[in-house]
Amino acid sequence: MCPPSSTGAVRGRPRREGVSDAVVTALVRLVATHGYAGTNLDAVARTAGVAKTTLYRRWPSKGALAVDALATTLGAPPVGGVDAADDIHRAVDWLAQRVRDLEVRRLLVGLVAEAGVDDDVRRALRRRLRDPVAERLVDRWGLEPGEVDLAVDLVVGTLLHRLALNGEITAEDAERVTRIVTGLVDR
Amino acid sequence: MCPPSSTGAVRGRPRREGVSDAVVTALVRLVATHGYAGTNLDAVARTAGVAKTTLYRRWPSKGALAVDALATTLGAPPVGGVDAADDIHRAVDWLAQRVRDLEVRRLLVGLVAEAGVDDDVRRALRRRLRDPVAERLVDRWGLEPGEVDLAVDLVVGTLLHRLALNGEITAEDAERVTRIVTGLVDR
Amino acid sequence: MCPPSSTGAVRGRPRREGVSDAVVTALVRLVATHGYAGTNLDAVARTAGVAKTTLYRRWPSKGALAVDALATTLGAPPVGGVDAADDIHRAVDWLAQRVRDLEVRRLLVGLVAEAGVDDDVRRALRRRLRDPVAERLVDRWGLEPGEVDLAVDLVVGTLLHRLALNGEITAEDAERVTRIVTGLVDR
Amino acid sequence: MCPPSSTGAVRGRPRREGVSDAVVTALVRLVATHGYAGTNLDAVARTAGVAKTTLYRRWPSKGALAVDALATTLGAPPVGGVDAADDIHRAVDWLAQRVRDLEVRRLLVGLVAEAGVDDDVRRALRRRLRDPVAERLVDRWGLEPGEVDLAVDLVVGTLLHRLALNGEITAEDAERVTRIVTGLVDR
DNA sequence: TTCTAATCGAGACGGTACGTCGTGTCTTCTT
DNA sequence: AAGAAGACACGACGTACCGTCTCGATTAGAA
Repeated sequence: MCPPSSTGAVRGRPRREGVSDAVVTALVRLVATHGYAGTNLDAVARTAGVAKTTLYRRWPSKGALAVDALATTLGAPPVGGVDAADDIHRAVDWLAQRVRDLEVRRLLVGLVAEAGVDDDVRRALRRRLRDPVAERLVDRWGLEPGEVDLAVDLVVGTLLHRLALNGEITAEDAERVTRIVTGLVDR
Repeated sequence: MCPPSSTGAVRGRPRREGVSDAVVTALVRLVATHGYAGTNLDAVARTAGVAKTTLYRRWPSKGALAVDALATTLGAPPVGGVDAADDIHRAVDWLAQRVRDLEVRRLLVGLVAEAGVDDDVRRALRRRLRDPVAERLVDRWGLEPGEVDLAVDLVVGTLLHRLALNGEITAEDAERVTRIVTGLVDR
Repeated sequence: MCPPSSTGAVRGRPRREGVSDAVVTALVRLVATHGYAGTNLDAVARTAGVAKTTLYRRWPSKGALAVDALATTLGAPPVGGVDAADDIHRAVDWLAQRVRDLEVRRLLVGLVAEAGVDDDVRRALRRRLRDPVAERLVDRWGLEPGEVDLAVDLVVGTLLHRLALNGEITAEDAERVTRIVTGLVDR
Repeated sequence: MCPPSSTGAVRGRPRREGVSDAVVTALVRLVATHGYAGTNLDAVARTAGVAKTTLYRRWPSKGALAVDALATTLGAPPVGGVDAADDIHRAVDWLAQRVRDLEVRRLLVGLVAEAGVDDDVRRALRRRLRDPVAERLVDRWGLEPGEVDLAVDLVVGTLLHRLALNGEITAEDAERVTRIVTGLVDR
């Protein structure tokens, strides 16, 4: 979560502990309150009790920091389904649940938007969000990569778009999406 | 498409004709070139040969103007399917096709992002994009509104998210999504 | 005070009576409240219950209107001194008194400033303010024009500058200026 | 002349040297060319090779910057007269001379106008222009403060008003004003 | 009575400046 | 090195005001 120093060197003053956590926490809270675009890094630094310099030393941009924060807040997907269908079910449920958290929601919507503009954010988002889930399904259950990719996009995209246009998402919606995706991938 | 004057009566100097069209055209072109975030209203006004004040007189914000522009560029969904499945097929194909247009893509991605920040944009986007398609399927074929809503969000959301994360969308993707949605709605 | 129609013609709809008065009154009041620069013609028109078009049909610019308003508010200098010294005394007293009126003060300060930028205003101000007083002293008492001009500028300039820097002017100040000018012009 | 940083301590990046000078120089030149009202801060910043934000970080408004610029351009009044009359003579001559400089003239006229609107400008103008001259005459020659204040206003006000209404000022005018003021203050 | 011309209300329009905000970089001193 | 503090460049934002314009609707005297 906390990005390593650019040089692996142990020379010089070590990074103060807890700083990255404080920054991520501050950003998550501010984004939940004012939205992604409405959150500026000066405020994040001030809230975290840290100088802006420190912030830019650890992350290259607002987007990179936010991706990090999203990954932290989102947590890891569940593991240990008994078969592919079960795994998919768990993953979709977990995602639908997490997305109903305001913090996750605001971050995710803001970042997907940013991904449309900033290529770095797009790559980071893909690597940190889609790939972990997809790789697991491919490696463990031998599902076809193309299908899985589409399935993930279908889940995330649908839920997100629903949020963007409705501002809300119901348990029933999540259930439906689960069914669709299970049917799609699991033959 | 062109926003109406505040008063319905024809008092005062009438709005110059063609101005709204010129502005929308300019915005669409600039967004296609520089992206949504990279397009500023000064440039839009200059390109349209119009003063910035005029622009702000007709639309309250960049987002509202862009929603208008998107609706114009997107055009109307196809009509005249022989049954519900056919209608859905046509609608999804049309949407997938339109979304592959750079202009539509850039506008749509930018606006969905904006919808996460600006409630007015969210409402406008919903009213101008989802409702027309959904209403048709509900009114004409008697489909269940909740199902249709989800279906539309699934199509748009999936395609959009795919665009955001991949930067591309293939004909095969569109075909798959069509199949899923047809199966979903058409019992 | 009320400017005549551009053409002397009697054809067409006659100007509505009382309009110019209402406009001048509105401007004087607004300038007294918000200062010259802080007063905009839209507000003047609205306050006077008149369209901006009407206003610009009667006066060519904000400055011209304000000069008119100043002349109206200022009124005519006193006449009928028994000798030159008496005339001067009366004129200075009158001016000092009028300048202590907030309305006159704000207008005058604003207009002298405008005169530094706008040549039309400068000429108008000169013709409407200085020339009447000066001509009288020259024509009636045979004073030397150059001296009188300087004397008028000295009175107005001193009082105005004092106002500009102090925001106030005392009766004693006026008395002193009177003495200086009387001694200056009356040999 | 150059406004101090907000904190007295030397924390953070120090202000770039020469920036304030460059800005003042740019403003003086532009005001001399286009007048006070015709000079905009974008152009000042561009001419000085500086960002507009930097400019607003150092001065709170156009007026404050202009007061600074005026003080710099005006320079210090002459010192070292053999008696009060001599000092006054020198001061008036100096002022009349400086005022004939286009740069000083334009700035002064514009600022006195601004003083009528902006109280901060009024106070600054008073402190930076009148007080230095007045204090010297009071402290050194024991002249009565009230008299001196009026005398200064008389000189500046008369010359300025003359400029505003005539657009010019002659050597003879300056000589006359000198005589009046000398007689006024020097008993 | 019809024609003609000026006036009024309402508001759109072009142009220009304003002051503010946010990102990411840079510079200095301190730890 | 890392951190705190804050200056800086750049670029966009939305607003305000001036003076011009274009309408439809009046309102008179002239034909």
